[in-house]
Amino acid sequence: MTEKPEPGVPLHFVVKTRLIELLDQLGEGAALPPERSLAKDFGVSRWTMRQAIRELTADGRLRARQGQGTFVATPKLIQPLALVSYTEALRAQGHDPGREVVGFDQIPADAVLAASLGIAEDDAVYRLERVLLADGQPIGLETTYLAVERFPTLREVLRPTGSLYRCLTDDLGVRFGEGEEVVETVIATPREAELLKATQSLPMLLLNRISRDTDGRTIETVRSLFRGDRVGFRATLRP
Amino acid sequence: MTEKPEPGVPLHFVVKTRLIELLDQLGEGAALPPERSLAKDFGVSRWTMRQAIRELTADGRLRARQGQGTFVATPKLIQPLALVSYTEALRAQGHDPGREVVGFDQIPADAVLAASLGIAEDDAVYRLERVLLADGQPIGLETTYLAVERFPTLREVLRPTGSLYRCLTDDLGVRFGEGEEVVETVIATPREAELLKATQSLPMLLLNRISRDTDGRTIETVRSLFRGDRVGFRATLRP
DNA sequence: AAGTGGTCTAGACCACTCC
DNA sequence: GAGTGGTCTAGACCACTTG
Repeated sequence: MTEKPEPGVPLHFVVKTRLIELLDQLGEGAALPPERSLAKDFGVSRWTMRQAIRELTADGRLRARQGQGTFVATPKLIQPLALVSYTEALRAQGHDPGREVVGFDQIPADAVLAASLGIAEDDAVYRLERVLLADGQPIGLETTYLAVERFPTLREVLRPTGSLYRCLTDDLGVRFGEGEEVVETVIATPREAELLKATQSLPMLLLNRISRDTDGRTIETVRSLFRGDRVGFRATLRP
Repeated sequence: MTEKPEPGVPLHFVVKTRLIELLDQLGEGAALPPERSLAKDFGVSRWTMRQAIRELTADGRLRARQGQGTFVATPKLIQPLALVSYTEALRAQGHDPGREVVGFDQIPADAVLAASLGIAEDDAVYRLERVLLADGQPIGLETTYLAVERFPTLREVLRPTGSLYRCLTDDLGVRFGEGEEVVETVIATPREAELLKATQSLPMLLLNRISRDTDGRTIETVRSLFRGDRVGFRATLRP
C-alpha cells in the first residue's frame, strides 16, 4: 500500500475494506475491474488482491465467473429451518425452485448410517442425491438416505423430479413427527463444488438431519450442503 | 506431485486427501510435521501445502498455533439452537463455560437497529460485547443490543460476569416469548479473529437473533459470531 | 486470439514461542 | 537464536469465455 503500514492488520484486509467501499458505489450485478488491474491500482500483488476478493466471495458480496469477470452479488437467500418442503418454502419467497437428480442407487449401510436409521450394518439403503436450484442457480446438494427394508416400493412410487416429502406422506402413508438438525460450516470437496458450480474451497453450510415419524422411528437421514455465499437459514426459537 | 496429474482436481486437494489419511493415523492432539517439511515430503510448494492445511483447519480437523506447530483437533462442540442460557447449555454437555466482557457502552441506534428494537433512530442503545469461552478457549463473540429507554436501570442491576438472561428474567421481570434466529457463514474480521484467538480468514457461523417477550415486544437483538472450526448447532424440528 | 479468473512455484520477511 | 506458522511478492501456466 502507499500509506499507513497499519501494523498487525494484514494487507489483504485493508484491501478488502477499500474494496467494500468500491462495491457500495457500484450497483448490484455490476462488474468489478479485473484482478490484475485492481492489484495494480491498489499497489499490491495479485495474490493479496485475490485473498481480499476471495473473502468477499465467501461472504456473498461478490461472485466470480471464470472467463467473464467478477460481479457484485445479490443478497443471500434465507430459508426456513423446518420440516417443510423445499419447493414450497422457496416459492413462498417468490423464487423459482428446481431439482436435478444426480443419482439414485442402493448402498450397504456403514456403522453410522445403520445406527441412525435403526437398521443393521450392511443392510441396503437408498441414496438419493439431488442438486437444489433457486431461479435456475444451484444452491445446495441434498443426499437422502432411507432404509430399503422399510420402503421396498419406493423405487416404483417415486418420480425423481417430484417431491420426496409428498411421496412419503401421500403415497406411503408416512406421518412426520419431530426431527433434529445439526448445522455447521465445512469446506466443499471438489466434486461438491463442481456440482454446485462453485469455485473450490468455498465455505458451505452443512445440515445433517434426522426425520422421525410420530412413533419416533427414523424415516430418513439427510445430508444437505448449501453454498455459504448464497444461503442462510431462519429458525424460530421457543422458550 | 510425483504421480497422477489428475486433471481437473487441484493439487492442494490431492494433498488434503493424503493429509487426512495421515491425520487418521495420528491421534487427537498429536503434532503434525512442520509445513515446510510436509511440503518437501509431498513434493509441493509451501503455498499448496498451506492451502490444504487451511481447509482442514476451517473444517475443524486441524489447529495451527503460531510458533508452536499444527495439531490434530478435537471434535466440534454442538450447542442447542434455542432460547436457553449459554452457561447451562454448555455445562449440560460436560464443558466449562466462561464469559469475558469486552465492552459495555451506549450508542445511538442506526436505522436497522432502531427498526428491530422498535425505537426511533438515534435513540440510546446498550451494547454489551462478550467473548464466550468453553474450557478456557474462546469460541464465540456475542454482541447484545437493548433499548436504554426500556431498561433504564440495567447498568446498575447487571453484574457483567453474571448471566444477562437471568438478570432480565429474575431482576427485571422480563418474560421471554418466541424469538427468531438467522444462521449464515461469514469470514471473521481481523478484530473478531483476534478476540477469538483465531487465524485470519476463518469461516464463522453468524447468528442474528431477535428475542421477544410474551407480548411480542422486542427485548434484545443479538449478533453472535462463533468459530466455524470449533462449533456447530443443533435445532429441533417440528412438523 | 485475447482476456478473464484459478492454480502453483520459489523465495522472502515478519510474528510468535521455546530453549 | 532457532524453528514455527502468517503474510506477501513476482512471475508462470492453465481453463474458460467471448469475439
